Parts: sequence; C-alpha cells; structure tokens
Amino acid sequence: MSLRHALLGLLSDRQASGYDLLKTFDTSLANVWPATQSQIYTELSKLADAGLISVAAEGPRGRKEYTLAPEGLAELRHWLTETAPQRNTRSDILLRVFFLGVLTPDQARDYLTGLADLSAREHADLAALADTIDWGEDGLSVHGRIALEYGLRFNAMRRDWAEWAAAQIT
Amino acid sequence: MSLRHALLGLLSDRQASGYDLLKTFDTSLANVWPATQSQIYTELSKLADAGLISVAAEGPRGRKEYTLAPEGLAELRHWLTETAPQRNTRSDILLRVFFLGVLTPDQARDYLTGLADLSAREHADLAALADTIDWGEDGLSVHGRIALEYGLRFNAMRRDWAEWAAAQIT
DNA sequence: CCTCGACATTCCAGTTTCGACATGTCAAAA
DNA sequence: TTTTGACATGTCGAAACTGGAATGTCGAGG
Repeated sequence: MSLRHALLGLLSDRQASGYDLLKTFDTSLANVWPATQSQIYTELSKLADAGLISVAAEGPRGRKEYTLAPEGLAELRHWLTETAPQRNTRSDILLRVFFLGVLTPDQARDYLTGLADLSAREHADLAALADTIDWGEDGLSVHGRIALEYGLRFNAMRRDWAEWAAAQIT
Repeated sequence: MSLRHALLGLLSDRQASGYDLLKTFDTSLANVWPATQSQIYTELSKLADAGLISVAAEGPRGRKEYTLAPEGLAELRHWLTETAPQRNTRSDILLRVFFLGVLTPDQARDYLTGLADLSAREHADLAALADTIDWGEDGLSVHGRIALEYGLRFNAMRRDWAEWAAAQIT
C-alpha cells in the first residue's frame, strides 16, 4: 500500500502529471520504491476517485496535472505518524548467502567479492550523484540528502561485510 | 521467483515438510525472504510437479517430507551462479524519510530517533541470538553466521545513520 | 514541410503475494 | 475421557506488481 503514499508524498512537494511522477520514480525513488508506469497511472486514478488528489490543470497531449487534496495531505501525515513502518527486507542478495554451501568455495568467494564490487560501484555512483546536485535548504533537499547519506553508508557497510565474508570462506 | 529457490535451498540442507519449512521461514529467513503458509504449500506442489523435488516419506497427519531431486540441485546451482541477483531495495522505512518535510521538525525527529531505537533493539536481538547458537563448522553454520553478521553490521549502520539524521533536522 | 524523439495516457494479460478460511489428525495434559 | 494445542495441508479471492502493447500529440531540428 505504500505506492499510494509515495505518490501523495511527491505531490505534496509540487503538482505533477503521471509522466512527471514516473520520471521521479525512475530517478530519485528508484532505489527506494521502484514502480512501473502502469502501476503509477492506475494508482493515480484510484487516488483521484478517492478524492485524495485532484486534477489541477490539463495541458497538451492530454496531460493531467494532479494536485494534493487536503484529504490526501491528511492521509499522508496519518501514514507517517500513526502507522508503523514495516521493515520489508526481502533481499535476493542476502537470500543467496544462505545457500552458498551448495557451491564450491571458489564459487562462493566469487559471489561475495562480486557483491563487494557491486557495492563499491554503487557507492561511487551515489557519491557522483551527490556532487551533481546543488543542495538547497528546502525540505525535499534536506531529506533527499539524508536518504542519499543512507545509500552511501549502506554500500560502504555492505562492501566491508562482503570482503570480510569472502575471507571467511575456507 | 526467489521463493522457489529459497525452498530448494532449504531442502538442499535436509529434507523437510511444508510445515517444517514454514517454521524456518518464520524464524531464520523471516528477515530475508518472508513467505506465507499458502505461498509455501502452493510452491511446493509446483516444484513437485516440475520434478525439482519429490516426496521422500509420508508421516502422520498427511505429513509429506520433500527431498531435493538432482534437477532441483542443478536449478539451485544455476540460480546461484548464472543469474544476476536483483537488488530489490523496496524500503518502506526509507521511503518515509523522503516525505518527513510534511511533518513538524519534532515529529520528523521522533521518527528518526524511533528508527535508531528500533535498530539498536534489533541489533541486541541478533547479538543475543548469536550467543544461543553454537556455531559448528558445517556449511549452513558458516553461511548462517555470515548472514547474521550482515544483520549486526546493518543495524549498527542504520542506528548511527538515524542518529546523525535526527541531528540534521533543524 | 516533415520526421523523429520526447511527451503522455490507457489497457491488459499474467504472475506473485497476502490474508483468511476450511479441514482434519495426533499427543498429552487435565 | 475430554479437551486443547501443536501439527499439517489445501484452496480462494483480492491486491499488488510486471512487462508490454496500443495510441496519439507536440515541438524542434533538418
């Protein structure tokens, strides 16, 4: 049910069309809550039907700019403050670690060093991204910066762990 | 499609019934790949139909003990070595961070300190768990230990990050 | 003027996941 | 003896997610 709240959250910053939102999902939210085009348009329709958002303006090419309704903002705040975040930790990467025993030690080590490399690469990508953005003082910048810092720390942690783990394989 | 491989992986260690596997999912795999009872039984039937596992023994109360077929082991190895792990980073917890701007600074800080507390608690739980287990030298122990170490490092990282982030909110 | 790429939406078929419901057996404690 | 709780499986509908196809508009560059 979080896709709905992700959309409400983005619309709380500024009004946008489905197309705009899709772009945002593919860039800044890609690593946090991926969503496809069909999902986004479907959910926008539902949100409009429910009265949580409304069409503020129509532009060329059938463009519909949605804006957050007061009820939508209330729902967003309710979600943030009243509902417990569920740690949705489904991780393909970590699942594989449990079963490395069916491989040869060499293969298992390869997997772990591959993970270390991947983490190092993602860390570098995020660091590069951080440089390109000029961080203003507005809300979304502050919190975007905080989320990005999470990504940096996470990848550094995972790189170190994967290197340590590879060394554990005898 | 990873539920299928999780089941194959568990059966590679020892034969088990759907009920046994459900227990394992609720305990050791809960933080990595949660699955419900209906999902597990459904997938076991499909795996048996596909010939990747087979019923090794039937016990009381209709209990069916499944064992991994050679084709299943081959599929498991193929998954581990030939297919790229997809980083499935959908995180409710992190998504919320993006939208903390709609709350008051106090509320936003509360959320982050709550996350720090949660992480500290989970870290403590895992540390306690590590003490109760006597780590043998067999494959699953080694890799279970590696996965647990990930949990420890992850929660420590997240605690530090959340504390840092709370301090960023002005 | 024309073409091409970005803009923009809608629909759909198939798979995965979730949560609940339904059914029944066995062993041990009260 | 009865009752209770753990054992054990199966099925269903709704919701969420995936991936792609279909359709069309607009603006800028050649």
